[in-house]
Amino acid sequence: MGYNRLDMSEYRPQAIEEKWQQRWRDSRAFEVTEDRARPKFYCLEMFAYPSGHAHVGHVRNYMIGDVMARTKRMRGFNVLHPFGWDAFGLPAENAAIKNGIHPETSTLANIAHMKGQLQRLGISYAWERELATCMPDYYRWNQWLFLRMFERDLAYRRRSTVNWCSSCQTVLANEQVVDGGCWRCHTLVTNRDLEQWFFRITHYADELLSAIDTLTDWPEKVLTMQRNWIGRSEGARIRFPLVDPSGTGGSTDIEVFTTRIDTIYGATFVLLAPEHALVERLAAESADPASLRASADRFRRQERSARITGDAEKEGFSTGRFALNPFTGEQVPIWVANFVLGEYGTGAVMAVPAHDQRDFEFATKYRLPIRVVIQPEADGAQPLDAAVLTAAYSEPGRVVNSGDCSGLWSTDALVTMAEMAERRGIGQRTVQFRLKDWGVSRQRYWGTPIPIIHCAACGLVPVPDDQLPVELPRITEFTGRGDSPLASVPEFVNVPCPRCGAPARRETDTMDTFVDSSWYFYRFCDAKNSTQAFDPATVAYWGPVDFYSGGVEHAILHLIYSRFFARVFRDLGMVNHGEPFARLLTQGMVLKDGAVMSKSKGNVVDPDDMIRKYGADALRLYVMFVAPPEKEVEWTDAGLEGAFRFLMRVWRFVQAWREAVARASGDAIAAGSLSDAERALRRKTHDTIRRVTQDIDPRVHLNTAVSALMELVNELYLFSEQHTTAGATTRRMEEGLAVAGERPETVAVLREAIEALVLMLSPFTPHMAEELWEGLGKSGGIVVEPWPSFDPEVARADEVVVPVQVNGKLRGRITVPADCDEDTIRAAALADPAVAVHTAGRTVKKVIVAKGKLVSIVVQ
RNA sequence: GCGAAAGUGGCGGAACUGGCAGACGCGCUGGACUUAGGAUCCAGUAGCCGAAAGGCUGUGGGGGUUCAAAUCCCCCCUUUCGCACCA
Repeated sequence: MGYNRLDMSEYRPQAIEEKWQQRWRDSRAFEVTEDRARPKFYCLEMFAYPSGHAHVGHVRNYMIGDVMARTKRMRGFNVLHPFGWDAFGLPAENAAIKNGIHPETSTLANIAHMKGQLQRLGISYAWERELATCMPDYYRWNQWLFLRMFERDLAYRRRSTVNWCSSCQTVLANEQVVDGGCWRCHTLVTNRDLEQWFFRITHYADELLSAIDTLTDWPEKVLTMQRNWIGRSEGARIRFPLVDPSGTGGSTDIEVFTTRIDTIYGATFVLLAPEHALVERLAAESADPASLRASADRFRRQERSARITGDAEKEGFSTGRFALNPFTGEQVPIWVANFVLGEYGTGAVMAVPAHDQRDFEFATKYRLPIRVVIQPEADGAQPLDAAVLTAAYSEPGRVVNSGDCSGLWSTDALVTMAEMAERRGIGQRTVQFRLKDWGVSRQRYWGTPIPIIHCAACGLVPVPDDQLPVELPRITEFTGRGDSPLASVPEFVNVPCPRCGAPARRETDTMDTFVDSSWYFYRFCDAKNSTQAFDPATVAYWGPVDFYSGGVEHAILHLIYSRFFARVFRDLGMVNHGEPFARLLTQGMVLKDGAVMSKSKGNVVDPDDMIRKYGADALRLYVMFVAPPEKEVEWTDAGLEGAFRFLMRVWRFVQAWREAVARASGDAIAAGSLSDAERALRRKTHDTIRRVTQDIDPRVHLNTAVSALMELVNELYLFSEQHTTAGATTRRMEEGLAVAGERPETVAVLREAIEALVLMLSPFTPHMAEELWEGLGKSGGIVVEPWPSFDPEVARADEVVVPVQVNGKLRGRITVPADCDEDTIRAAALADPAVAVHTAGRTVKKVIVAKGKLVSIVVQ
């Protein structure tokens, strides 16, 4: 066959990919140890929930990290790039309830499958450090940390109203309630009173907020979301004494939280949340307890569902009782209102209808008094009149009708009146956070057992460290009932109290899986440690994570919890930094038919299908090229074909020149005198090195890095066609043309270009790059090869083309020496015939020379 | 409602500090090579006028700053995302 030679050199990705993956595995190419002589780079992608199958959205995230890791490695960094599994969680348990397969069985099977998928992509993971959070050698450290937090009062137990998902039959953290529904199944969330374990994240609320300013390499969007979530507001707590109906002085106060104490003279009633503790007492003391209780009950139930429909009508009822406004000394009515939140502030507010829109609506509806205490002073502002007010005025202004404070500017009154309250002992300034303590109890099986024993005599007794881990018992039946499944395992529950030896009961709740994911990045540094969670010295070397990428859906949950845990570990003396992730990249999702890929929608693109068709390298290249990493993209098969075509183009070109280039001497460039075309090709090569290097790091514009490589390949084809004796690449291959006739200089510049191309391609398409590199006669593999270096001398053009504008319009282009001075450029621009046409007969008023960029001529 | 980000060819996108708008790719059109081409190579591809040279218009809309604006400022429109009675 005449086409034998072409067949021999055809690009067959599958065989190549298997070969190199095997070599990397055999040589443990991506395992690392601490090496203080080299700068470290900790590159991490958010570990995976083993749902069963990876889709191309996963692929995109892992590729971003792999390009960074591989590039950094070539640039001399000691790169830690690990991977693992967020293996506990509800779906596995739900599946068990449905089909009877034990969560451990399905989880391990899913991990095995997904691991295979990822390995077929050739990601440069240090697989030796792989971890799965469902393994006792991982979760025992969750338990260890829980106990340290318990000792420090950072983990505590209290009865509380919790978010309850009736479908998942479990408690949800506030962060897991989305639009009033369960974040996972969207079922309407209801309330339930349970004894729950909490982590005191609010202890770090101020620091978690203020340190956001130090996260300069995080997306602004994520920082804003975290700021809002923590929600700090400065204000005051003020006590309104409850007026006893019998007239005798009661000792009860209603404490309200306000950020607008400057309006307190306008507080004409007090509002309680339906959940407020006083509501039950006032009901009991009222004439008709049953009716008040029923109304409060109705509000409590309404609360959650109202959020979904958006704005529930503001409703309330009077308790028939009064409180004393401590500033005015007036008796003000106490109402219960559905829009007052029990869990924020004190669960009670002073209502100032003239200056708060919600209070205004409420007062209008129920004909409660409205009193203006702030007057606007803007130009042309009409004085407010309570009788004709149509909306609350909530801007700053002049304080009026407010005793000694009248006449103050409202923002000053904020301070003055708070001080007055403190002096009089009726309140104090406080900072209130929206962030609440993290409820970590889950009444589920597939999670970390909480290492606490309940003893009738001793109370809450921690499991001694030397008895960790408390292993999950193997249970065989999954019913999905509301109680913790662990409660049905007597040999697990019934234990002697570690302190007094009396019969006691184990805690049967398990931990929220977000506990697992809040510190796994430390475990990766020292994944096999069997005596501690990690060696602090090792984490001191690797930490913090330098580059972290994952979905924006973790902007608050995982990323706040991890920042919290970093501080807990810091205060335990185990890490020396506060922020665990120096740089964060939130990658955009990959959509198919405009929707997120999911099994139920049937629009999942399986990477294995793509690998079978085009190879892993084409898939990798495509997902990097299609758009900037942060952007959402729509999957198209045509785009993947384009990436594959490009790789074939590279492959053919390198094959065509392989032998000639492998034999070439590197001296030819230095010794010989280059033709213009050869110099231009060198320039393109070095300019491409510069662009690709910067595009990858620090810019992480991986799509433009790829396009720069495509440009270089286009240039190489043109050069081969026009400036070599062999001519067109295809013919050269088909006819098996000899290479002997080529100028040594030509081969030398081609060699430089091809080598740089293959090296720079290697983070994107590592298998093909390795294969080509080997074909070029190189040994040792690209993974140990240094990144090509850019020579600004070579990249600099001798001549540059400078566009010339006349009155802002492009009129000509001049070619001048690159080191030309301004006067010469100006003269050349004015002399250019195309420019002269537009300046003829006019006065040149101004000539601006933007060095190396453009000449701008202003004429009149 | 509040907050954030973004609007560029038929499509994905590029344009780094204000300096040639549309790189690179997809798609489309034409040509070469071919028994054939859905392979490959070459060329063209924002709109309008023009045979061409060239000219005019153009980065959601309107205004402004500047020699020069996709980029900076003001107003408006649209989309996406986040928060959503937080007192």
